[in-house]
Amino acid sequence: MRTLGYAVLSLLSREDLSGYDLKRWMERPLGYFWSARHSQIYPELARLEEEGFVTHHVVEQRERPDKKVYGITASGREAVREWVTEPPSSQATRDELVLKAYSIWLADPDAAAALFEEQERLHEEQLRHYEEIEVWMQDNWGESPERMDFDRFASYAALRRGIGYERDYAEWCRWVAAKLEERRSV
Amino acid sequence: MRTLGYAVLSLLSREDLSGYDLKRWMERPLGYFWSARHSQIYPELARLEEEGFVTHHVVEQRERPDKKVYGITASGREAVREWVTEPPSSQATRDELVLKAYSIWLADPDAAAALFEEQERLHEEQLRHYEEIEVWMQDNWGESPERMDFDRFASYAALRRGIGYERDYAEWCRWVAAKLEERRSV
DNA sequence: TGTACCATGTAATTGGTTACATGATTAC
DNA sequence: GTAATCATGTAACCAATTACATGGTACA
Repeated sequence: MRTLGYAVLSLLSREDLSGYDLKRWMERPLGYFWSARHSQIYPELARLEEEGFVTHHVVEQRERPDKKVYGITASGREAVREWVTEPPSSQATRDELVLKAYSIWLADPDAAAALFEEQERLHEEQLRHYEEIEVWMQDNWGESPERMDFDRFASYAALRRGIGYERDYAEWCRWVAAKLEERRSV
Repeated sequence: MRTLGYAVLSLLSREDLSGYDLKRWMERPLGYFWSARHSQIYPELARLEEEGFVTHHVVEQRERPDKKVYGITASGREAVREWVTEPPSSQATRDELVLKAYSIWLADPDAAAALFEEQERLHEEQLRHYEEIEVWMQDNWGESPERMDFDRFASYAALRRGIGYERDYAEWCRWVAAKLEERRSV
């Protein structure tokens, strides 16, 4: 099974959704760690239905196009449950900015410092966005993760990874920019 | 141009290499942030040569197969130089373990904790490996990054990202595992 | 005798992005 | 009017992995 299939099943374990709804989840917030375009989602839903992991029924709407609402089957639920505690298939890391850092000696140091300052700003921005979500979760779901509902804890755990990632990434950008500045005077 | 092309040009800016040499660099250490298999590298070299960014000459070897050694051209050097300070093309984040974290409420908490403990171990291991390289660099290239040769600083900067990433990832795994344990008693 | 390494390629398949395609409603 | 959102699909293309293919040398 494709990881995208599990991403879809994971969302459908929480609630029934249309292809369009899934598309929006795959932009945000799920897209923060697993993204997909609608052109990938619609065929994936068809395949999952063929495999018996989801079913759909058409919901007719006034003043809006009709939609297909998908629900997970018992077999689908069993499939995600098995997948979720298995070790992830090791994925090759590909980070273009780190590749640029590795090649930065080819560049003009001022232009290089500017690049890392700008990237720092972008990661700080994303960090602040995640932190706002964290505050919202704490206000609405309670301060302590140990006592949150289990599905909410899961959402919070994923968010925590985003916070750590962006914080550390921004710090690295800041460090690279600072060292590039220092090198000019040494 | 493909990012893989720039990865190859970046390596060839440092020294002349054969396709096989490039393959090994793309396993480690470059593979820590940009990996490729030999089946991608050989066609890429052909394309880069067609585009005039690299040239090759055949080196005949006794007791070993002959090899094609590639060198970067002036036009290739100009191409990397331009690429290196441009902002990276935004890449969709895809982290299967975070997706599993988001879905962890579906699982048995003990099996879930075991998954995150094991992943913590793996990231700690990778961290220790990076830290050994860091010690080697400091011993051989000097303690202060500001005074390293510029190409060595670039290598060190990329390594620093690896260290930060693994340290933070391991910490997150530890946090998830701990919270899962705590939830059992609450 | 078998495994690992050197050395270079192609073919098939999968996963993902971009582009093509259509059409209604709502808000500015 | 026109842009945004709702709603669902297909086609073309690109990037990357896996598998297919060959053959010599070194070493245990």
